[in-house]
Formats: sequence, C-alpha cells, structure tokens
Amino acid sequence: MATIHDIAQISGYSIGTVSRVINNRADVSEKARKKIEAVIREQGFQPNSSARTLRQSMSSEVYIVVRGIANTFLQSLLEKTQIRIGEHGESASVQFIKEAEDEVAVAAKIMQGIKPKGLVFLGGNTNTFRQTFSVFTVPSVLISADAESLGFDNLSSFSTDDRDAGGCAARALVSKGHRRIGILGGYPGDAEGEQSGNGPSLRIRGAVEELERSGVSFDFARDYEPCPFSAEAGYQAAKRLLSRTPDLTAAFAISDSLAIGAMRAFRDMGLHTPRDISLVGFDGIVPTRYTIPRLATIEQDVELLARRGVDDLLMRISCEGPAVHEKIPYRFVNGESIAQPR
Amino acid sequence: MATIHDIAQISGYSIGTVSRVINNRADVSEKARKKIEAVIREQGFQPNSSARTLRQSMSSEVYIVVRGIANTFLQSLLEKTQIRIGEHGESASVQFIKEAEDEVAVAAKIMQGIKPKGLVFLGGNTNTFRQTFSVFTVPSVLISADAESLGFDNLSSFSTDDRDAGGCAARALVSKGHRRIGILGGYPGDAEGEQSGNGPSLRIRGAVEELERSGVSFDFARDYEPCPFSAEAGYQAAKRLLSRTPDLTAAFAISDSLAIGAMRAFRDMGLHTPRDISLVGFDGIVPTRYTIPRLATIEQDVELLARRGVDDLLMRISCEGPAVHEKIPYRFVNGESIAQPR
DNA sequence: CACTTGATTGGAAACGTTTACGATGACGTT
DNA sequence: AACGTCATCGTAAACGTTTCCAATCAAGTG
Repeated sequence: MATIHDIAQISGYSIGTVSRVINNRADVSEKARKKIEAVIREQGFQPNSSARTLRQSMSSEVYIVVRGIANTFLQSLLEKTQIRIGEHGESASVQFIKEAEDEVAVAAKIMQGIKPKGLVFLGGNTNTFRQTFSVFTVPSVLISADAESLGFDNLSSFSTDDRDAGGCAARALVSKGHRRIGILGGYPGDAEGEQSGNGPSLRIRGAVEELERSGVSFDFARDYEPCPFSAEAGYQAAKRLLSRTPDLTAAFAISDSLAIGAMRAFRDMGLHTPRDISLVGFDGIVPTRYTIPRLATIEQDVELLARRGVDDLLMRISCEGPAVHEKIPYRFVNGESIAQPR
Repeated sequence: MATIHDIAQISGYSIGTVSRVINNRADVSEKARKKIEAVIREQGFQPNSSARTLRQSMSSEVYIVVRGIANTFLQSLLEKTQIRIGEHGESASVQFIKEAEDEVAVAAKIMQGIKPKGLVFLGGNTNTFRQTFSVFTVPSVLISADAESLGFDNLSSFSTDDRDAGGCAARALVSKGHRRIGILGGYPGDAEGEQSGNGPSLRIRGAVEELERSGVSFDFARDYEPCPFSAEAGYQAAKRLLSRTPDLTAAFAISDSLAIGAMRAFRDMGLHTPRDISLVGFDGIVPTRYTIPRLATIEQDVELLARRGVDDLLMRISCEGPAVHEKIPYRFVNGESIAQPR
C-alpha cells in the first residue's frame, strides 16, 4: 500500500505538496497538481484515514447511530439517509444499538473514540437520549423524534408531527362511524400520561385527544395495550386487547409492523379486516402496500425526513449555524382496512 | 478529552505502562494496574482509535459490508450478525453499498483506507464480487453466498444449499399436483443457464431440475420472469408473468419479498391465493409469518448463518486458520399459500 | 537597483498510540 | 561476593497524515 511518502518520492515533490493536492488547496501550481494526481492514480494511492483523523483530531466521516436494528421503519429511514449522504459526496458508517440504556452509553463511548465529524441519530427514546447525548460535542441531528425540548444547541431534529398525525389516524376511524376504538403499542408509561416527547407517545396522546373531541369514550385500562415495536409483539398485543375488550370495532396500531401482526391476530381469532374490525397503522413502510387487505396508514415522508436531516447536518458541519427543529408533513394513505362498523 | 499522556501523568506511571494496562498485558504489577485503571475510570479516558489503528496499521474493528440496503432478508441477517459479533465482545461498523459494480469498487477503496481487521460480506452478486475482492488481504467471510469456486484463501463462506432448497420448493408444489408452475425473480442471465454461483440463480436451477425430474415441463421463455429483489418488482413481474402465461396454477418466488408483492398482484388480477394459484417463497423473513394467507416458504437459518460466519471470521483473525466453505441447513415452512390445483 | 509582494514549495513538528529495547532492582544461586 | 534471572517499568521511535513556518524565486514597484 503506497503512502503519501511514496507519492512524494515518485512525483519528485515533497509530502507537503502532495498533501495539498490531496486536499485540493489553491496554493499548488497547475504543473505540480497534474503530475501528482497522475502518480496518485497510477499507484492507486488511498490516504490512510486513521492518520488523517489523528492529525486533524476529527474523522472525515459522519456516523449514523440507529437505535433499534430490527425496526422496519428505521431501516427504511436509514436507507434514505445513506442515499442522501451519498448524494453529497460523503460517506457514512453505521452503528446499530439496542434499545437498552447501557447500550446507548456504550455507543457514546465508541463515538468519543472515533471522533466523527457529525452524528445522525435515527429513532430512540427521548428520555434516555437526554442523559447520554450531553457527551457529544459535534454537530448532530435526530431524525424522527423531536429534540426541541432537550435544548442542546448542537442538535437539530426533524420529525413528523406525531400528535397531529395521531389525531388524523383517530379521525379516519371516527369519521367512518366507529365509537369503540382500541390503541395498540407504545411504552408502558404512556397510559399514565407521562410527559415525554417520544413520537409514539405523542401519537397516542394525539389520538386520544381527537377521540375526546369527537365524544368517543376511551379508557386506557380497557382500550389500550402497550407493546414493543415488532409484528410479533403486535400479534400478541392484539390478542390480549381483543380478548379483554371484544366489543371494539376498530383499532389504531401506532406502527405498521404492529398493524401487520394485529391483522393476522384478528384473523386467527376469526375476525376479518375490515368487515369485523377496522385497522389503521402508522409509518407507511413498504410491506403495507402489499398486505391483503391493503393497510390504511399514516405515511411519514421518510425521504424528506432524511433529506432535511442530512442537509442540515452537513450545512452545520461546514458553516456552524444554529440547530433547528422542524416538522415534516405526513399523509394519510387510505387502504382497504377501514370500513363502517357492522 | 484525556489522552494516555494525562493518565500517565496523573497516575505517576509512564505512558508505556498505561498502554500495557489498556491492552491488559501480563507484565504489569498488580499495584500499577489497579492505580492506572482507577485513573482511567475517573477520567473517563477512551483510547483514540485512530492513533491505535495508525500505529498497528490495523483497525481493531470488523467491518460489515452489506450489498443491497433495502433487502429485508439481508437486514435480518445483518441483525443477527451484529448480535453475534457483540456476543464476542467485539464491535462492528456497517457499510451499505448499492448493487452497482462501481459501488463495490468504491467500497473497496474505503476499506483499504480503513484497514479493518476483518470483513463480513452480506449478499451480493458472486460474479462482480470475484473481481473486486482480490484487493482485500484481511480475513473475510461471505455469508449467504458460496465463495468456494472463487478460490480466495482468506475468504470463507457460509450459505444455504440453494440448489437443493430450490428443488425443495418445487417439490412442495409438484407434490400437490401442480404441473404448470412459474418462477419469479433472478438475474436476466439465469434463463440462459449462465454458470454462476449466485444463490438466487442456484435456486432457479435446482427448481427447474426438480421439475424435470418430476416430468413437469418448464419453458424459460414462457414460465419464467426475472426481476430485482423487492416487493414492487415482484408485483410487476407477477403481473407480467400471469398475463403472458395465464394457465399457471402455481409459482415459486425466489425471495419472500417477491412473493409478498406477487400475492398482491394475483389478488389485483382477481386471483385468490391459494384457491386460484399457489405460491411458495424463499428466505423465511419475518413478515412472511403474518401475511394473509400465511406464506409457505423455504426458511434459511439466518441465526446459524450469522453465527457460523462470525465465529469463523473471529477465529481466523486470531488463529490464522484456513478458510472454509459450509452449507447451512434450511427448512421448508408450510403456510396457507399452497393448495391443490383446481 | 533595492525592495516588496505573491506564488509555490520544502522541512519539521505534531496528533495519540504501540512496542522494541534497555534500565533498574529484587532475589536466588554458585 | 559475584552473577544470572525475572518482573517491572521508562524511553523513544514509529505509524501516515496535516499544517505552520520559512525558504526560494519570479515579477512588479519605487
């Protein structure tokens, strides 16, 4: 593997000049640039990123931290994020971390050692995030959760207006005439109305508020079933919910994965969607468009979330601007999973 | 951020000794170790990974290269791979790359700069892989494709016996009495019987061979529709296939994503699965367990693939053993998507 | 012509580690 | 008492860059 030293020797210039060519600075003669570039190409020279990072005490890479590796929505968000970073001509490495709190601390440690030039966080629980984020000093962005209340001035955030969107989901069911509506998913604390900025919690809050506005009664103890974010969890939770409260005519699953599991659970209990029970999901993940029946859902604009997030981050890396917090529009996508109650 | 220098100063030992403690070598007194470890904890010292990598001209990390970011099966494989690496107490970074050939070359460049201590490749087309892999010198493993024919002695591989499994899928349909069977997915070259070690291609070959053995006629021009690996592609391909060859009574989709798209396409054409057309998928991804009807599929043992792959890699990193090539068992999982032809 | 200016370049220090090597002292052996 | 062995530790070089500073030279200016 050729080093900058070899390139200097072969081209007849000093390593300083070669370095200037690599980082294409202005103070290099056209002649030297041409010559050195030729040698670099010919030798297949690739600057050693560790030496660079060490010297500048800052990596030239952005790191993406994904909290919840098996989450389909985050996977899709990650895809778009990677693509957008690529469009800027940058590259990014990815670190997946589990939901557990200590995992977050571990990731924080790693990041301190790596010294990325910027950080993208995808997903995660706002509460635990608050405590661990403080160790970071590089420009960062949190996508798909609102970080405004956290008050870090190097952390932007871009998210769907979950509260509003939760209301929209509820409205989709209420407007069809449903008065007995269940809610599936979320953290255990959500039933107690714990103050948290988490997207999922806000979805629930928004939905419940909409139900109240519409005069539909909702009782957490009876009509609500919290569970983690997976199809299997949705399956189990739906069974629990419906055996406890069999008179429900509709349900709002706060993520599509849950909805997919729930729909299957309904069927296994002999209920057909939407004939016997209506269902609306949240996220707009791809599989949603191919379920039978097609799932109605709140579609987050994953592409725009990723684009705004990445653009903001890279801008702040180069220009030192202030952090911003922005809501990205969502869209209700009707499917075949909502009908009038029988 | 404290450096090894600071730790040395504070603890009253030299940086050499501190370094020895960090890398827990034997030639350090118990007293020194205790003292230095205390200071490290107290200062929250985190060794600079770039300096380490630079000095040892080798990163302490394993890199995972995933070829095809939106592929659900690979996402699941990635999840298990990450988990297994974590179980070994190691950590890994992930690089996603697009399918295009030049992307692979780009990734190769990056990896040369980063100097990982090991490389895990997930997915990818064996043919283009052959040409770009040669630049790598570190121990590597290819999971979910067979690299035996490539003949690199630093590259192990662990994969499902796709040819056998393809036969199994075909048998599941034939044994129910189907004689008009279509195949969905794969690379355009597959119809010409191009010699390639790709898993998907082998699945098709195995299925066709099984059909021939059973005396079922199969004509690539009529009964086969290649397409990329996504639900949308499966949806489109299924429509093309069935409008061209409406007398099919069953189909084998060489990945579950394709099958999910295909099932929806059938429905949109007025066909019910399995009443009007049977379907079998491949991979055993999670959503498959929640479709309505539940999809019959060939389930790859993702967990074992990941485990064997990671274990082999880490073993070879520390012990310098020979590369191995191993087939991991698969399992036919029956669902509700196969019935007798009408 | 002496001097300033600007463009271009080379030299060397620095980034934070690891590690080969040598030094020190304690201890046992002859 | 002289010596060898062993455990422990400090010193300094090295890894491959970037960047500050100084040096050189050409060209313009008074």
